[in-house]
Amino acid sequence: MCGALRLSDAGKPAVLMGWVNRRRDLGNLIFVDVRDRTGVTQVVFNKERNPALHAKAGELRNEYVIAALGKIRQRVPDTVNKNIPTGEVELIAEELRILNEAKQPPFLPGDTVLPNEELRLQYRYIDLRREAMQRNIELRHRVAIAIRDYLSAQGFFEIETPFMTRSTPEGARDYLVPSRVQPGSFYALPQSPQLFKQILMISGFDKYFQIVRCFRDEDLRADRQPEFTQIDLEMSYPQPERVWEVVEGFLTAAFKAGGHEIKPPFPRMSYDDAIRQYGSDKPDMRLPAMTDVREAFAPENLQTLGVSATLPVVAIRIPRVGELSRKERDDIKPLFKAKGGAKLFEDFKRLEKNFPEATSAVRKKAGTEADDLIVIVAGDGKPGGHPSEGGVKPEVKQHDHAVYTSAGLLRVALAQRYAAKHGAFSKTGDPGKDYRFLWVTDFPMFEYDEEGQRWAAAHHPFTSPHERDMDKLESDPGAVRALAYDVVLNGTELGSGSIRIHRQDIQRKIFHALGMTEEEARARFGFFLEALEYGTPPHGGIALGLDRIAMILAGAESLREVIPFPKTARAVDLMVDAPTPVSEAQLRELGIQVKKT
RNA sequence: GGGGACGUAGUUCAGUUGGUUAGAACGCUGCCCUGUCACGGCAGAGGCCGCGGGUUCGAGUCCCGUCGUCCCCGCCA
Repeated sequence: MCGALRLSDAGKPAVLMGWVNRRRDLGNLIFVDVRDRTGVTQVVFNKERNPALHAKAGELRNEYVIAALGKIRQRVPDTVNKNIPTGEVELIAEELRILNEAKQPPFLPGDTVLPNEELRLQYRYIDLRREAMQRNIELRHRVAIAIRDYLSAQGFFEIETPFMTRSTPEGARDYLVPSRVQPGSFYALPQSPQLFKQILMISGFDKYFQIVRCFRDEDLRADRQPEFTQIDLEMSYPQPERVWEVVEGFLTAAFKAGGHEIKPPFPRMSYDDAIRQYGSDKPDMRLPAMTDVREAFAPENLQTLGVSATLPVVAIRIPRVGELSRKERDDIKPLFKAKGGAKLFEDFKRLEKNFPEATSAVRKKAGTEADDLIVIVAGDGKPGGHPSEGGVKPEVKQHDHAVYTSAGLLRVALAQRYAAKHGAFSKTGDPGKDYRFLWVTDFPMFEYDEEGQRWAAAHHPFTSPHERDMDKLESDPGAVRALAYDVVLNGTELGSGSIRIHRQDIQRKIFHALGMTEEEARARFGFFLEALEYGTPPHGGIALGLDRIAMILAGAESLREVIPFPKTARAVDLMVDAPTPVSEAQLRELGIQVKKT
């Protein structure tokens, strides 16, 4: 292989097959770098040695596929290339075969500047030849293998589940597949193998996993593709801690495959604490937590500032930002997206001038350093700014929640803006600092859907509530906590799971709390409710995004860098040009008519 | 569905207040060159300025629309 040759190979005959990466024609001497998956090696053609061969080498162009036969030779000392691993040797060509010519490609794998992404996606086969992409795809392979090996060694079976399955209109939109045999009926591509893996528990396969494609017809983001790969697993009779242990195990193996030694167990934090301290259910632990500093202010202070005396007053601290100009402070304002009645105070200096005692108490409480950026987010104190909470008393109340999450979003936005100053996002080489994992636990069971005026499942409707909250299912759904957990890395949700409901009567209650009638539940999940009645063991599991793990390990900003054939923001594959209209005949066969607009 | 950025040579980009023949670098083609490695030198080819309309004596530049790519909000149990 092109990248494998070393000094110890000197004197050996060799055949190099690969692409012409670069050609340097010095006249009577031609150098050709031959590239394959493993790297590049220089091949030398000398007119003096072999005029016919040298002439043939003159015909070579970029991206021709060739076989070069010859002998490996140690380079003389002052011609060694220290920049590449094979730089101490070269192949002295004795024979050259042009296996295939190449049109001039729109860009070259060896180019130093990348073309725009549209072109990269259209000519993905050329883009994938680039060393960085080869490395990312290899990394992804190694990570997947490490996870398979680990789970298999732990007694998990990898079991396939159908891609053509039943549409369940909870959650994301389904991709539909029309049935030819039953016109007017559709399969759905799975958003996840959720029900199948629970059925597998009912079937006695007490440890299941699958590295499996999932499909969701929702709008895309840099970290969201319509088809993506999950590491899906489920086990019978687990405590949440047992699931976490398994995940920590395979993530350790995966990160080792990516060259990083991480150390489980990961810290754990309840959802409520995450909201209070970070204003997010996926806290980035690389930066300091927020602090509620309401107590630092006297009630009169709060009133003067027009701030609610009952809602939290949150201090956000970003280290090492230093002094900000008036303009820089103004630039902060648009980063703040107020939810509910949240208010921003971005000029801490002014607060210090007007409220010296309160602000010094804030500094003390938040543990600030001199060059920290401090901003305050508080609840609007206008009368009627926030209606009463009524009888509903979740642990973090709705309007508190709005202040915390507004602050949390600002914290992340500020951290991104001043990343160069605080340096918390730059890699140190210490996996304990670079990769801050976290378990977020005890999620709320339900979220109130303002639009639909009803309670909706926060995770999914098969999640088990906490035993202690069972009696609140009807009376106070907002206060019910679920046995649901997320694994979070550096502010990114890597995976989400739960202990499931294994009793049909409780499952029924949940559907009821979600406002689903008995008939609706039967119509949608009848097969599953029935299965629950035939001796279902307690079970639980989790699913993690393989693409996101690969992305983080590759240090990439987009999933597209670790997916060989990704789709654009409009869910289009630019290489194959999909989706496309289909013929009338195909539609007719499926009993489908397309409405012209 | 909404907001923002971008679209000029094969590629990456520049293009002033609207004004003569739209430039650079890399790549490409030809010639020269025996130790280069992002080789070097000389010469050359290459443009529907995304597309459509408008304003103007005159549009790459201004206006409207449209298409495409990217980022964000909504959405993603």
